[in-house]
Parts: sequence; structure tokens; C-alpha cells
Amino acid sequence: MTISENTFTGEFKYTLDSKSRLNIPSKFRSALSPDNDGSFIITKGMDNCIIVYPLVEWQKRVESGLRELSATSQRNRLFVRSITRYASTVKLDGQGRIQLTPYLKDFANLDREVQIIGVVNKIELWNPKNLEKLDELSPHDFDDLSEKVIL
Amino acid sequence: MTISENTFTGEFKYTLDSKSRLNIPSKFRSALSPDNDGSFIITKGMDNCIIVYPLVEWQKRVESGLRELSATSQRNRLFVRSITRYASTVKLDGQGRIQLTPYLKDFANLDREVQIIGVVNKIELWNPKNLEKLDELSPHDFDDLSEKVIL
DNA sequence: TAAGATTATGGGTAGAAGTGGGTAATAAAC
DNA sequence: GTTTATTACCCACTTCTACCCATAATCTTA
Repeated sequence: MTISENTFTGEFKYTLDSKSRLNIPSKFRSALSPDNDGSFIITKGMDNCIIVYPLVEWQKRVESGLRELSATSQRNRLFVRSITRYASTVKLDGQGRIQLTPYLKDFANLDREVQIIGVVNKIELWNPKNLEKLDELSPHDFDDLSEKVIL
Repeated sequence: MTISENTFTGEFKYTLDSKSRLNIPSKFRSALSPDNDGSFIITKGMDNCIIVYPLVEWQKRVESGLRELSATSQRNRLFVRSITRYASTVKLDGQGRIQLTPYLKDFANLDREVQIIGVVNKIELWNPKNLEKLDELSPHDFDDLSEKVIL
């Protein structure tokens, strides 16, 4: 609504129920543009987390990036396959939840607690413990990048 | 009537109520351009303060920088995540207040008294005690820091 | 100065949000 | 073809919050 569409920020700690269902924060749901029809693509992230893309964001990505990458080298093809292989479409249920696949749930070491983070055009799902382990960016790197973004 | 839109100057000392609501000075509210629809982004600053951006100011930064940063380098991923993680959208209520998130309130060590400072295109929220400490810095250090305080 | 408007602060409440569980429909396995 | 497992769709409960109304202090202006 007030937020620009398909842009997500903020952090939430929600719980996964016995049916592997996860509530998507209402702020994220309302940021989802209508043409997504309440659908996301969930797939493997690169840091032991699950990535959730709005359907249309995923499609953009496939068209602009992955397609070209996959044609070039074997290394790229492997990379692309590793991403698309475990990607699946999920749709919000009546209560605003999505269902995680067993593979992804296992991949991200999720049991009950899930840390949900908005990262601009996608959403990341973390086991809170894995998130803690993540190395913080060095102040130098932070400054360096900050200058490019001018926050 | 106002100096210029989305430009904030001056200092105020307001109180946080039992529901973690904070009044935004009326001078700041009237400086807020209408396209913000009364919304801000609040996030972590350096030195234990909270930074409040008008929504459109934040969006400019996202579009000019964050969104473009590639998701494929670990360094960039850490950077983008570290910024968006604690950023959340808040909207003025009927009385001109915003609600702080528990995390940020804790991060800035806020209990009841809040020092609100206009810093050109953003607003900073401080625990008055932390501000006193900052005043002890030499003017040179202060200037130096100010230029680098990006968040 | 008096009267009205604006501002800062407090609190109640209806509705929304997060969570849990039952059951019918569908798919998979035997 | 029958049984078992999974999924989709309801309904129920508790907690939280956005919205409303209220009051006192301050500012504006006639």
C-alpha cells in the first residue's frame, strides 16, 4: 500500500506449526502486488536460508538472468540448476500462511522458530541460530559499501 | 510556508508512552511532503540511536543503491541484509505519533524520555543520556563522525 | 485578556493478526 | 481397489494494535 510494491523490510520471529505452515507477516502480504495472486516461489538461498520471491520477481529474474547464464558455461548451468531444482510455487492460504517443502525445511535447519527477514525484493527464512553465526560485515566493508549507497 | 520539504531542523524532548508510541514534533510533521502519506522508515543508526527517514527519502536510497547491489557476492548480501533487517515502515496515527519496534527501542536504550533531533533529511531519536556522552567528543571528531554516520 | 485552535499525552476497544487444530478432498502407496 | 498419507480449506482461540475519544497544556489571534 504505502510501501512500494514487492519491497520488503523488517524482521519477524514466527513459529512453524506441526504442518510446516509459516505465517507471512501481514506487512509483507500487503506489500505483495496483486498480480502475484498471492503466490511466491520458495527456493534455496546461498547462506543456509530459504529465499521467498514474489512470483513476478522470480519471473523477472529467470528471464533477465538465469536464462542467459545457463547457456554460457557448465559452471553456470550447475548454478542455475541448483537454484531452479528446488524451487516451488506456494500460495497463501486463507490465514496468510505458506507451506514449506520438507527438503527446504531440512536444508535451512528449521524446526519451530523461524526468523523472517525482508531483503528489498525478496524474503529470507532463517533458523535463528544460523543467523547468529553469520559473520558480521567488517566496519571497513560497511563503510566502503555505504559510500556507494549514500544512506 | 515550511523551509523545504522533508528537511528537519531543531531539537525536542518528548516522552514515550506505555505503548511505545512517540509523538513526532508538529514542525516535522508539517515538513513531511504529502507523497509520504504520513509514513516513515525507522532503522538502526550508529551510536545507539534510531534513524527515521521519510518514506520517499528511504525509497530513493533503496532504488539508487540497495536494489542494484548484486545478490551474488557474500559481502553485498551481508550489507543489504544488515540494513533492511531492522528497517520497518511506520505510519503516523491520528495524533501524529509513530510506534517504535521493541528491538529498536531496546537498541537505543529508550525508556521514557526521547531526544528528537532534526538532521536535514532525516530524524534521529536518542536516549538523552547517550547524547550527553556524544557531546564529550571533540568538535573535530564530531564533524568527522557526522560525515561518516550514514545510517 | 479571552476564546478558540493546536499540541502533547493517556487510555479503551473493535477488529486484525498470529497460532492451532479438524475434516473433507486429493494424491500416493500397497 | 483399498488403504494410507498429504494437502486444502474451514473454524476457533488468544494476543496485539490501529483507531477512536478524552484531557491538559500551550499557542494564536481577535
